[in-house]
This record gives sequence, C-alpha cells and structure tokens, in this order.
Amino acid sequence: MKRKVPLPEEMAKTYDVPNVEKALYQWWEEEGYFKPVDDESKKTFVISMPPPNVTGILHLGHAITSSVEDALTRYHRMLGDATLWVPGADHAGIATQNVVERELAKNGISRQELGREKFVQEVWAWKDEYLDRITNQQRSMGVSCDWSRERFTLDDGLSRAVREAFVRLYEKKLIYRGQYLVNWCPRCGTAISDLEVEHEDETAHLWYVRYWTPDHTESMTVATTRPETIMGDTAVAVHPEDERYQHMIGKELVVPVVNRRIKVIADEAVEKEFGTGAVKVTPAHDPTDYEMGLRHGLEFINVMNDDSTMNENAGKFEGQDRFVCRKNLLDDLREAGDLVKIEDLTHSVGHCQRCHTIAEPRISTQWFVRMKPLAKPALEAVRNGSIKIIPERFTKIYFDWLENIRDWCISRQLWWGHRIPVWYCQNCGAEICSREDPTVCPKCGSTNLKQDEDVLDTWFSSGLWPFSTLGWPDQTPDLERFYPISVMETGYDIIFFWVARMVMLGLEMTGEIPFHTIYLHGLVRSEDGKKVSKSMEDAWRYDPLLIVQEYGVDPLRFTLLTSSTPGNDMKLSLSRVEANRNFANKIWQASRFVLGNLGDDPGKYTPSGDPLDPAKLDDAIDRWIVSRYHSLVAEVNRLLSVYQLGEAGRQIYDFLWGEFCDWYIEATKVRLYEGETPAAEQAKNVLIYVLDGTLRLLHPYMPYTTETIWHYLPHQGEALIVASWPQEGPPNANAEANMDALIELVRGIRNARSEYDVEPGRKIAAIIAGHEMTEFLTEQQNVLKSLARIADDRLMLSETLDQVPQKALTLVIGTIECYLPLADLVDLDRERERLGKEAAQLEAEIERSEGLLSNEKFVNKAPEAVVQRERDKIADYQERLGRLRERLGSLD
RNA sequence: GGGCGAAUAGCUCAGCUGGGAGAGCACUUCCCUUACAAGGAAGGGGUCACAGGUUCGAGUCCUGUUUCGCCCACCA
Repeated sequence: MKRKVPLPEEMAKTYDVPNVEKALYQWWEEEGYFKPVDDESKKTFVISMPPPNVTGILHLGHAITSSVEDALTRYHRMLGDATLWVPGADHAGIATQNVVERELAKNGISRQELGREKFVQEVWAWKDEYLDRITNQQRSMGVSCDWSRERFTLDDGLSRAVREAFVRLYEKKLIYRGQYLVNWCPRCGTAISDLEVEHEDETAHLWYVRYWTPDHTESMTVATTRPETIMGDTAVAVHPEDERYQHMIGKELVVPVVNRRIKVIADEAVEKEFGTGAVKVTPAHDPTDYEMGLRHGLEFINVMNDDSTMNENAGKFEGQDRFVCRKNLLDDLREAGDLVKIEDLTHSVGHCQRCHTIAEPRISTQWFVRMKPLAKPALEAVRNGSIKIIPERFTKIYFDWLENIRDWCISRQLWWGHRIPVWYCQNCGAEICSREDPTVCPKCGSTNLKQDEDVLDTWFSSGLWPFSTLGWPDQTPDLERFYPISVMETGYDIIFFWVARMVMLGLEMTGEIPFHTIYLHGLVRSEDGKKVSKSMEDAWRYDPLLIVQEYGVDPLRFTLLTSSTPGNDMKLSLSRVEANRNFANKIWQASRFVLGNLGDDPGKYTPSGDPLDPAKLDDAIDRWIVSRYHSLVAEVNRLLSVYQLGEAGRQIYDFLWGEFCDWYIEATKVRLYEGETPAAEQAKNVLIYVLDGTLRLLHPYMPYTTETIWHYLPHQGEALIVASWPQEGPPNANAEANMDALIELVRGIRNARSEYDVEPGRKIAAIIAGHEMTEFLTEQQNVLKSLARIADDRLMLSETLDQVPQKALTLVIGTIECYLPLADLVDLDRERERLGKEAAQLEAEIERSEGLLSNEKFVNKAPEAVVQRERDKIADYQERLGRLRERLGSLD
C-alpha cells in the first residue's frame, strides 16, 4: 500500500508548514524521491555537495550552498533528468584534530599522552557524533540529496582513492619529498600550504642592527623586522650596483650573539632604497633569503624548534620562545650599542588559517606535488570552454592563480588524516610507495619497514571528491553513468583550495574534466557587512537553525536565493526573511481561497498537464492570467538556464502576489459567487491551472510550502517533488492590453476615491464611454463594479456619450472616458486644477516623444519597434489630451 | 605592487541582450470587506558616487577619479 503524505486532512487556516517540514522530508526520503530515476535513457544531472567539515556547525554559508544546489537539483528532477546529488562530509584534518584535542584537554588529557593510535580512535569516536549533527542540520534545510550514496573522505573507499592518486602521482614523479622552506604553524605543529597562510597588515618595527667586521674596524647596518632570526644569518647582501657598499662585497662580518663569520654578498633581489640597502640573509627562515641561499650556496641554519622556541643554534637564547628571544636579543644589542635605529613600519604578517598563530617560514622536509604539469590541462579545459565558470569574471582569477602556481606542500605533521603511503626500509634506506601495505623491502628483503609519519593535506582528498564519491578508482556503474558531474557549486572563497585542485586532479586521474560548470556563489555577511562569525555579538541572529526555527526553511531559502546575484556577497536581512515568510503565507491563503471555492468535487478541476490555449477561453481576464502565466514560465526557463535563480524567484513572487492574488483572484470572485455557472467553472479551471503551474515553478525555492499546498489541491501524480516542470504555452497580447486598461481604470477610480475621501464602503456612480474598449468593459462590468466599488445600478457604460455630467471627476484611460459624479464632494475649481495638471503632464510627454521622433537619426537608427512605440504613445497621449481639454472647456 | 567587486529610495538589495528607475522593509492616510492584519487600498520618497567619452539613446558599454570591501604578491 502506498504510504500516505504525512499531512493533516484539512488545510489549516493559518500557515503552519514549518510544523510539517520534518515529516515531509522523511516522507520524500523514504519514497526514494532523492535517488536518480533508474532509466538509462534519461539525461543525467549531477551535483557533488561540497563536503562540510565533520566538526562544523551549519552556518549561513552551508545554508546558501544547500539552497542553491537543492534548487538546481529539484529543477532538474522536475525536468525529468536522472538527477543525483551526492552528499558527504570532510574529515577536515587540522580543524577536527584541534577540536578533539580541545575536548580531551577538558579532561586534562593531551594527544601526546594518548599516543597516535589511541588518539585517532578517539577522533573516530567523536566523528560519528559530529557527522550526525551536521548531516541532520543539512537535512533540516530540505536538501534532496541521495543519502544512500553519502560518503566521508576518510572512509575505506575514499581512502583507497587517495592512495591510488598518491601512488600514481608518485610514480609519475609528480609527487616528491624534499627539504624546502615551508610555512609552519608552531601551535598546530605542522607545515601548512601557502594557501593556508592568511596575510594581514600589521604595524611593526624595523630594527637597524650593526654588524662588525672581525677586526671591528668597519661595520654595516642592516634592517630587520625579525631580529630573532639573526642567529640563523649566513650572509649579508647588498645590491650588486649599490655604490655605497662596493668595497664591502666579499668581506666578512660577524653575526652578533653567536659570533659566526659570514660574507657580504651581492644579489639583485636586494632593494637599494629599502632600509640601509643591506639585508641580513637567513635562508632557513625567509623565502627571499632561501632563494638567495640557493643562488650563493649559503648554509641553512634553522634556529627554531617545532613549537617556535629557539633551538641550540640560538646560543644563549635556546629554549626561549621566538618573541621572548626577540625582546632579550634587542636588549643585548641595545646594550652593546649595535641597535642603531628603530623605525615604525606596516607590513603583512602571515597567520595560520586555522588558529591564527603567526606562521613561521621554516626549512623542513616535506612532501610536495609538482603543480605546473597539472595546471596546464586545467587551464586548457577552461580556455577551450569545456568548463564554464559562472560568474565569468572568476575565470581570470582562476587563470592567474594557475599560471603562477607553485608546488603544493601536501604533508602535515598531524595524526588525523590519510597517512602518506610511503615506507622507509630501516635496513637499506629504500623509499617504498605502494598501494598495499608492504611487508618486505623490495630492495634488500628486510621486513624492518617504517611508514612515513605524516598525513596528507585535507584538500588532497577533497580534490578527488567528484569521482572518488562515485567509486573511483573502480569503474563502477555510478562512475560510468554520472561522471563527469554537471555543476560544481561552491563559494568563491575556495576556488583555489578546492575547485582548481579538483580540475587538476580530475583531469590527471580520470582523463576527463570533473564537471562542466562551476557556479560560484557569494559570501553571506551580517547586516552591517561584516563576515558572519561565531564570535560576533549578535551571531545568533545569523544562525540558520534559529532563523529556520523562527520563520521556517522556505522563507530562509527563498531569501538566500533571491537576495543576490551569482558571485556577489549578500547581507542577510532578517526583515527580508520575514517578508518572505509573509509571502509563503500569502500563497497559503490564496490556495485556501482557491480550494474553498472548488465545491464538493474538486477533483474534476484537476489540470491535465497540457498548456491551456488562452485564445480558447471565453473570459478575457482568464485569457489575461493564462497569458501572463505562460510568459512567466518562459521567463523562468530562460533565467534558470543561465543560472539567474534570483531573478527567476523574484518574477515568480511578483506574478503570484502582484498579478494572481491582487487581480486575478479578486476578479474571479464575482463569477465564483454567482454559483455554478459555466463562467464560474472556467474560472475554477483557470485558477487551478495557474496555481498548480506556479507552485511547480516555485517548488525549487520553497519545497515544503509548495509540496504541502499541492497535496490539498486537485492534482495528478504522487508528489510535487517528482511532478513535471510546467510547459510553456502561448501568450495573448490582446488580452494583456485589455486587462492593462482595466487595471489602470480601476486604479484611477480608487485613486480618485481616496483623494476625495470617499468612505471605503461607499458605492459610487460612474459614467463611462468605452469607445473601442466598450465590448470588453461590458463583458467585465461586474468585475469593474466590484473592484472599483461602483454601485450595481449606477454604472452607465456606453460607446460614446451625448452629454456628460457637470459635477463629476474625469478620468481618461487610453480611449476610455470615465466620469465620477461624486455630487457634493466635487469641487470644480479643484477638479480644474487636477485636470490641468494632468494635461500639462501629457503635453510634456508628447513634447518629449515628438522631440525624439523629429530627430532623424533616432528614426533611422533605432529599431522599428522602438520608433513605433513612440508613435503609438503620441497617438494615445494626444487622444487623452484632447478629451481632457474638451472636459476642461466644458467646466468653464 | 597587481587584480576584482561594490557605489541605485531612509535601510537591505534587484535592474539579466543599452530604449522612459523597481522590490522588500521603514514612512503617510484610510480600512479587522466572507483567502490572507503575516492582510487590503491609496500615497510620499532617487542628479542611479563623480568627471569625461561612445551612441539617435547610457543605471546598463568605454576611460579616468573618489570611497568602501575583497583577493593575489618573496614590502628585509
């Protein structure tokens, strides 16, 4: 037996969809709607969810990712594509290790005390809890992803993919191990990649330090911001063409404190203008100096330990923290008279992305990926259009980074992550990189093997995500069918960390592009424009879970989807979420109206799924709304095809509220309240037809609200989530023009009533000459009476008028003349003034149009349609003006 | 040092291929009318940052300037 939708029997009077979100989600999932249809002939549409950090808490960044990806997924599912959205989570090496270490520290336990194996066990134990939390939070956003395919970057399959990728790169010599200068986080105790260093401008000091020649007869002064590295100096460098120092090049100087002799060298990297033009060279602690060290064959002296305390090379400062050492060293120098000068200086300082500790450039043995050979095809794939980036401007950023790419340090001195699959023979020293754990050394046969201690950068496994989640390296049916995936959707802040690396590794490992389209969304900021962070005082206001609690999922989703354009940041405004909650309520109430007017057998109004032809409808207002709806479908299709989700959403909003509710529903009331006339029956069919279709269009944005309402309305099919996307149908220009006139007329009358303080309840009289519009207005006279509050027996409608009432307000709407004899209320002087103003306005408009048309260039060069529009305008305005003048004359 | 983005109503933002400036919130007046007060009706409010240019026509395209934000870069 088919499981029933978990909804109350009756449609509630108030909007309470948030109360059924959970049940609906569960129902969707249990019905299997999130899985791709099992039909090989269908086109596929695939998205890989950017895996959230397993320790993460859902924030607005996740919420926007979820909203965009779910909207795309639902849209394509309704289009009939075999749609797959693959979810998963990231083990997030440093981040997770830090979190668990902190948890353990609460009980006074350190990672070192536990030892590697036990600590990793401990993290795994935590992982389940964390994973549960984050995935539940994601579910709460309504994500329609296939949880049966959920993956975790450290699970067996993905670990195998990581190892396979590593070994392949190793065998192609694209991975190498060596001693180089890397960024080191002393707090995390690991190397980090260039990308993981965040530079910030800080005010600091530039210390001028004097270095003497061994005989203490000559000296040179160098400027440094990091005096604690002095003990690692192995040269002083000047520019080769610096005349001030020519005589010193090649001479020896003595490093303060450690009294080591170094040479003065000449190198073009030195800027003559900066400081004294002489620079201390510390190849083991500075990127520029490192390069110089290589060029000049200098010694590399590391003066710090892993935790950035000074090591034995720092002489008397051994054991001191780098900044304590700095202070003490400066004191010593000052005392010796060799601290010549101190200047203020603003320079950028690198910090660890994860813990914000000042990173230390440091020489160290690490594993690297050779990037240039990988970057080349990745550049080509975007250049030749195989991969498209939206918005396009990020293409240049992608190019710039890849064109100047440097090797990627992938080893981390952590315990939580994929261990590097390399073993060292303790007997012969051989290095063994292998898919399987080796037991004997292939060179000497020794069984004394030791695996490399390091783990891989988290982003290494993320880089394989689009295909590792589909079963790679095995040629699984999923990989066969769903790879390459369709869209890679993520924030622009991780274009280098993740997106570019996926392209490179995807091309290298699978020989194919990993995805066709890269869609980058903007970052969410708080209302005052700051980056939303947990430390913010009013951070709770930007907690998606709390927002959802207060307003529901759909309003938040709709807000996130319609508040910005691709790639642009957005400031989330809660008043907007509230407004969209009101929108959801509006749809609910409108649907209640429709449902409540269908009578005892609503099923007979079930839409067939085929587009209605407005030309075949009897009522002009029906023709109008159907025509407008068809234009909406076409417009939404167009916008979605170019990823303009925001604009499409706004169009649906405007149509539903501003046209369907404000005008169509109001107009149908007249017919519906007449009873079961043929006209009423047609209205019901059209109401359902348009509402059903619009709910479909809105479903990707507001899945819960639309699914719920849809079930109460007569419908075909088992669930909206798997219902078909609306078809485009013919518009009807004539109906739209007629209705536009009616709307303008009603607004004009309402405006006049308001201006003359006619009580809202009072029904007034109206005398109308319809001219060409007479037939239409006659057909719709009851609607007109109802909307404009004209008394039943006091509407005089004819084609022309023999005589018009003196004491009456005058409205001229296109060809329609309308007089409102408001008797005692009408003040002829005031009326003259009002009409005079209107006439003046029309004159100005006519003058403007005539000006345009008298310009030969405009007439010749502008498109015919634009010129014609101006001509039509003049005709229309002149007709109106004529009538106004006539009326003004008759008032005298 | 290079690059990118933003600048539109009091606030938050749209304005997609250049053809008479829009929404939500806030504001004013009125209305609890049988879908909806989470609502309805009618309003007020903008030299589209500035200066040039292209064009018959520029919020939209080009150049420059200013302010803010971001990214990249071996600024000792």
